Amino acid sequence: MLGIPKDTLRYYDRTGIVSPTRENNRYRRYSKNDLIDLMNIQIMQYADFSLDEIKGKFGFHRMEKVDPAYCQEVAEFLNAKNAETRKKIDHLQKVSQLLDVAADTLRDFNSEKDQRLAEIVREIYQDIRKKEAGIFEEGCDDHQG
Amino acid sequence: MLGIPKDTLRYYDRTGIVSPTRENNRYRRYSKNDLIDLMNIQIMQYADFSLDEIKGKFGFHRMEKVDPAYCQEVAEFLNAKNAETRKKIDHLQKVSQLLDVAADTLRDFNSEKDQRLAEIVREIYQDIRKKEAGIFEEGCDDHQG
DNA sequence: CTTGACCTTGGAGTCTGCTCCAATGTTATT
DNA sequence: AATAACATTGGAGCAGACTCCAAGGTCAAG
Repeated sequence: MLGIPKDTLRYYDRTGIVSPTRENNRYRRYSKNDLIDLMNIQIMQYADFSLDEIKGKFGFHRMEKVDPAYCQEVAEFLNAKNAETRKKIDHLQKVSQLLDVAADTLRDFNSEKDQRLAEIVREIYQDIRKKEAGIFEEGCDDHQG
Repeated sequence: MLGIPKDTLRYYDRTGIVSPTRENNRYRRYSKNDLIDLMNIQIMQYADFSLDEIKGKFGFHRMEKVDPAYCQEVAEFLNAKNAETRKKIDHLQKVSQLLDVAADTLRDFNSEKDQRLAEIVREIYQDIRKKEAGIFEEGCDDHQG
């Protein structure tokens, strides 16, 4: 119904993310609530959540009364993800610009384009170094030619 | 120098992506060209290329004369990647919008927000179905409640 | 009652880009 | 010569989300 492969459903069951009830013969039977969970998984995967992050975060449709504190918590979780998402968008926009300029430079080379490309690359290097800095506290000798 | 861990360099050597020359004692020695290759790898990884895609695509600095046909080919490769990148940006922008509206709806619920959220989710479902359609040519019964 | 099509299970394999390990070799310092 | 601190190798392990397999259970049709 949802286009989710059988093996994936079994995998979700095994890992406890969506565990349908069983019939007498041990066959899995998916309730309407299970389907809603699965649809929520699809949406959250689309939004780049990992299965671990997804686990347990979508039980709203089972509650009679929704706990405001829990709502708040989940809202913050979503906001954190959104900040991450915007960072990714920024990153990809730089990538897109890089690819544009690089392809253009390749198509017909001139020193102006080449310099523009070099500058973008330099900026990106700074980005990369920034990310490494967190992981890798060593000073990096800068022997570039 | 570039902040690349030793084991990663050895891995690149093993997989043939950057194979430095060896000293008499079998120790690896990285030439200036090797360093340029490694920097290009960093840049291309930043641009979401896989190591497989990267392999062999950055030999320009070793050529005396650059083959225009090859340039053309690489430029097209970059353009294809760029199209992909723009699709990812589109995707993430929808995700960001979804997260915004979802968090807002959680923070203080009203039926107007809820409907806006439902509509975004519906759109996203269409996106998901589109992607599946390519892989999964079966008709999907639409038993939604 | 057999055939075929489904379902069940545990467990292994896939992919990517590392990351770590043990056993061993080389080099520099004391 | 001993020791520490590097280097070498093959091979295994990790994360995450599946994906596939074999051996067997269940069920409807003919």
